[in-house]
Amino acid sequence: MTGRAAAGAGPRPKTPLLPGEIRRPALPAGRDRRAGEIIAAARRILESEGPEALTMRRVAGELGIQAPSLYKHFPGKAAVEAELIVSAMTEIGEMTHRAIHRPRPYSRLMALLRTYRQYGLANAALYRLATQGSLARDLLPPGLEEWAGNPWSVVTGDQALVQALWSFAHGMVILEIDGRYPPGSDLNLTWRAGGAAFERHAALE
Amino acid sequence: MTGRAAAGAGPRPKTPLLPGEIRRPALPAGRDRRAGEIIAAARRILESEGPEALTMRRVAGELGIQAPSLYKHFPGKAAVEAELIVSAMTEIGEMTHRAIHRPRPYSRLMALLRTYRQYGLANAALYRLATQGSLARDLLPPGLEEWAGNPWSVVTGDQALVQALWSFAHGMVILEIDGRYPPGSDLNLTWRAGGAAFERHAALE
DNA sequence: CCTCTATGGCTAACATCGTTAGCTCAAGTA
DNA sequence: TACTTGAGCTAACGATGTTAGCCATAGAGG
Repeated sequence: MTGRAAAGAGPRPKTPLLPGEIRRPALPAGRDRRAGEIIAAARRILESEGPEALTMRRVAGELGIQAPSLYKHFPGKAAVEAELIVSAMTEIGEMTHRAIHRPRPYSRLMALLRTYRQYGLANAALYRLATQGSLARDLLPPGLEEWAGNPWSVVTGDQALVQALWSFAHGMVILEIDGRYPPGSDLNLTWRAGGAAFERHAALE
Repeated sequence: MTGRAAAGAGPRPKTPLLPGEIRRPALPAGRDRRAGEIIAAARRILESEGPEALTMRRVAGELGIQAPSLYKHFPGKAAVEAELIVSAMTEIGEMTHRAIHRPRPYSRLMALLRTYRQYGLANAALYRLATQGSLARDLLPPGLEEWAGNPWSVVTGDQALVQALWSFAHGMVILEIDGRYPPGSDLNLTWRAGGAAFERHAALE
C-alpha cells in the first residue's frame, strides 16, 4: 500500500549522481492494461491476506473472471510473482537511492538502513516474496537487481562490508517480519547498535 | 546429513558453564519408534530433494506405507515439520555451545559465526525450514529456543548487539543458501568483515 | 457490407496436495 | 474367549496450478 512510487509523472530533472552511484536501467515497457490489473490485484491480496491467499483463482475472482483466463496474460503463477518482485525491487531501489541523497538528520548509512527497514515492514508480505527462496533472475529486467543494491555500495566503500551490511539489514527485516525476536525487544536499539558497528568499522576502512 | 549430533550416548561429564551460559532444557521423551523413522525419512527427503519434495505421500512411500497412515503418528504435516525444526534447533544449539567452549584458533565470536555458517550450509534445506516464516512456538519444547540462542548472548554482552550479530549471521547464511550474492563473491571475506565490525564494536562496549 | 482473425473470456478436466472417514487385522489383555 | 487398541489400508473430498478446447466479440481487409 505504500508502493505506487514507480508511476513517475514525466521525466523528472536528473539529480546528479553520488560517487559510485549508478542510474536506473530502462525498464521494459509495461504489459497490456489487463496484465497490470492482474498484478495490482495480486499485490492487494498478498498484502492484505497473506501469501497463502495468493492463488490464481483468488486473483481471478478479484477481477471477476475465471482462473484459466489469467493464462492469457501470464504463462503461470511464477510469472505473476516475478512481476511482483520487480515492483518490490524497483520501489526499494527508488526509496533507498532517494534516502542516500537526502539522509537529513542521519548519516547516509543510517538513513539507508531506516528506509530499508521501513519499506520492508510496510510491505511485509511483498518483501518476503521478493526476498526468500532462490531468485529467478532470468525473469528480471537486466540491471535492476544491481541498481537496487547499488546504494549499499555507495554508502560503504569495501565490497565485503557492503555485503555484510546488507546481510545485517536483511536479517533484521526478515526476522522482525517473522516475529523471531523475543517479545518486547527494542529493535530500534538493535538497528542502532548494528548500524553503529558498521559505521565505525567503515570509518576505519 | 551432517546432523545426528543429538543422539548422545549416556550423560557426558558436565563441562562448567561460561559466564552467562545456560544449560540445555530437558527435552521431552522421544515419541514411539515409528514416529522417529518418519521424521528421519522426512529429513532425508528434505535434504536430498528439497522442500517441494517433502510431501506426506513421499514420506510415507519412503517407509513403504500409505500417506494416511502417517496421521496415526502425527496430527498433520505441520507437526512433522515442527519435529524437524526441533532437531535443527537442538543441533545448532549443541554445535554453537561447543564452539564457544573450544574456539581454538579463533575468538569466541568468530568461532560462533563459523560454526553457525557451517551448520546452515551443511543442512541448507533444514535450516531454511527452521528459520523462515513465523515460528509455531507452541510446538517447541519450552526453553529450547532460548537455549539455542544463548551462545550469542555469551559472546556479546549487550542485548541489542546480540540481536544485531545474530541478524547478520542469519542474513549471511540464508542469502548464501539462496544464492543471492553476486556470483564470484568471496563470502569468507564478508564474514570476516562483518565479524570484525561487531567484534570491534563489542570491545568498545 | 461481409468475412477472417486475434483477443480474451468461458467450462471441463487432470494431477497433486493435505486431510478425513471408515474399514480391517493382528496383538495384547481382562 | 471376548474386547480393546495400534497401525495399517482404501476411498474420497476439497483446494491448488494448469491444460485443452470452445465461443463471442471487435477490428481489419477485401
